[in-house]
Amino acid sequence: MPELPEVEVVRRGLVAAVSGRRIRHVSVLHPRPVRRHVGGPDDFASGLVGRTFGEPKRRGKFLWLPFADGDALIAHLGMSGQFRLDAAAQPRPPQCRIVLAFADDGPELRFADQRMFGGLWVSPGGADLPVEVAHIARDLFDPGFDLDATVADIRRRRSGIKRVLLNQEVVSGIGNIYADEALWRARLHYDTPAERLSRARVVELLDAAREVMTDALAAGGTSFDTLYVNVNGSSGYFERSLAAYGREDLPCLRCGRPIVREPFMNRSSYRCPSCQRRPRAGVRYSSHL
DNA sequence: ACTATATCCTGTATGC
DNA sequence: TGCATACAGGATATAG
Repeated sequence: MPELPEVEVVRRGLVAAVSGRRIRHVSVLHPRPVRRHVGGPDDFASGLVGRTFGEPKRRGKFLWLPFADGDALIAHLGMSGQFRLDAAAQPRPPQCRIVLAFADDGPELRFADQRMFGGLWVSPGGADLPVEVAHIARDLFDPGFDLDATVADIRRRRSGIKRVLLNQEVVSGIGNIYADEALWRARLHYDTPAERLSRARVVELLDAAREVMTDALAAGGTSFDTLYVNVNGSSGYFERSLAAYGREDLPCLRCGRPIVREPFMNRSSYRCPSCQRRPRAGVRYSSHL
């Protein structure tokens, strides 16, 4: 379940692993992860040969690796995508979908993806900002992130605040885990109407999201299993720092009441039933707590 | 124009 | 032991 911190860990790994390296050969072992490549698997593979990677970029949960000619390789990890750097002699796991070998005969770059919600494809002219990524809002760590505009956008949405947080066209990089953590830190129920939040309350929430993702990044990301790993194959340590997500029946770290899990958008939401009360009709949510 | 929902996918865990 | 079901949840096409 890679979200912004996990994707950023992977990006940093790729900076060290592939920047400046020239592709010698590409193998597509499963067509699904290249489904978004316009020319199909064969064109994907042949079109990459001979190109040299620049410095990998990220917006929200999207990655792209620019080439000198102005094109870019886009990568999205989806639910279970992983990049691994391995010697060619290393056995490939069954989830390995795409392999890039390099002209320097160093370790090859492998894209593994169990559930195959993720993928790789070439974006013509996408080196600066791929058109496939342009509709994604800037994330909380983007130097160009506009706090006032984002707060205003959030407050005019007619939806519950968690739905808005998960909308990558409003603010990107936040997924189910960090949405629940930010809402817990801000003491908000996921169904609180976004339009009933004061400006200051929304700023508090975004601050909480930025802080929890900063902490997670410092810990190398969150992982519950082997589905999320960095390019070296190791997992992050942030799971132990989560206050809400995955903590059903465990005591709230503020008040001790057991955390509850509730169905939400075909997934789960975790919250403290005391600190994060269900909103009542007409109540407005301002700061000064 | 905006919001909500169905869909894709596979490995693991759980219930009967 | 086996079979069925639930669950994990990114982004997006489509329905409302």
